[in-house]
Amino acid sequence: MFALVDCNNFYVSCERRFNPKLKGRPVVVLSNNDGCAVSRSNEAKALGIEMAAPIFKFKDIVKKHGVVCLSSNYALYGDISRRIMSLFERWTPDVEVYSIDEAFLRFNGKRSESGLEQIAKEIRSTVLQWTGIPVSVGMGITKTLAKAGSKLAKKSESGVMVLAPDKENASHLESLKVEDVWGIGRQYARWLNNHGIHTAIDFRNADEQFIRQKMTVVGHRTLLELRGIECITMELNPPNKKTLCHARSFGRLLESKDEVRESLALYTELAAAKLRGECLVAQSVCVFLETNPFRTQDPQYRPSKTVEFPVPTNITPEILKYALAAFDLIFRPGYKYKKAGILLLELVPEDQAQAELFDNVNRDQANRLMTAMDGINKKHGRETLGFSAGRIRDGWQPKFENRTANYTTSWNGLLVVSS
DNA sequence: TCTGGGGTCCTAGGACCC
DNA sequence: TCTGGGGTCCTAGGACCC
Repeated sequence: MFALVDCNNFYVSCERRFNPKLKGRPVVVLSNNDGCAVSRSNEAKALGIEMAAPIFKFKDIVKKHGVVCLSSNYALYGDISRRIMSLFERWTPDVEVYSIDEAFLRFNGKRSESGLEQIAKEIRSTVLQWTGIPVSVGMGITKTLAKAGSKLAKKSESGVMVLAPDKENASHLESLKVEDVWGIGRQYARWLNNHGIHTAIDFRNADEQFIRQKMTVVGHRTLLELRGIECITMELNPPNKKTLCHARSFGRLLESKDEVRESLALYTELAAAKLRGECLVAQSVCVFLETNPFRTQDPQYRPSKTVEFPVPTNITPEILKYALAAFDLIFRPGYKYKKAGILLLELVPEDQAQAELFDNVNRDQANRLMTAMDGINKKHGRETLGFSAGRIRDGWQPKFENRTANYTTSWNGLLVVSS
């Protein structure tokens, strides 16, 4: 039996945990650069603010109803997430952290429906009491059914939904729209609707070959999982990443080469630090720039350039050298740039990297320097010590106009309680 | 005025190998 | 006139997830 535990309106719930005045009010948390609504309280959903919608489109509603718009605070959400995830081992050792606000749990052995429901309720009440975050719990004999259960749980009074192992569950699956099935996105949902498939039960009963032809083996698996045939297994040891990306929109449109170059240098530094944090090295790097596609009156340019490293590396100055060389090749004046980014590609574990006979970089020395830098930045904040290429000017940073404090990860952010 | 960021997987088709 | 069979690797594009 699988359970899927999903935090309700996670980012908003984290903010409310530290600011009780937000309870009962419409609240949204915005994406980077204060662009889109990525988490909404139930009150904000009720006002019609859509998921991932640019918030300026709702400025009238925001004003009229006093919607609280907060910048995202990933240091806070990441820390709360870790605390929640660490609780699940109380119920089972088989835990897969699926995203910042979701985890799969697996329960072996036979249990009755009421026994399962008891566990689900216990998980819910414990997480709420110990962390202050409300969660929904869905259960089923496959991951896809557990996911379906959690969708249905959100609408239920108890916040839990068990799709019993020995039952058809047809009535439950009938009330789930096909686009709410895990693995079915907008494109497939539209196509399925056109073929008369509207609910999870329609999809479950559809012809396997017909589905496979259009939706490939992936869609076929989803169908079988809804029928209770396990095709998607638990990932108890998360596989290493294959790519790593750091990209940001700018706080304003940039035209000067120096400014775009500086942003890219900083993103490169941060990406390299992430890479070292995961004990990986990259074999190549891709640099890309973007103009603003929504400004159709402006000329558009979206170049990218990939270069191979002579030796797999995670050393910042070495990566910077190649990334900035790639940048110099693709940058063209005369455009208004909105975004820049770097992808580190073909990642492999540090200790499995292929060495190069004619390597002329002193890697021991460079690695010691990186370890020292990472240590200092870990202790005093991630931008304490860095390379000058990314830190000369300041005017291009993304907007975070209404960001709350790092209540749980920084002494300066500690909540002050006054009488 | 204002539109996020980070990932994965699958397939088809072409190049190339023996 | 008749023109094999089996395989790998790479890339672009499209779908999905949060």
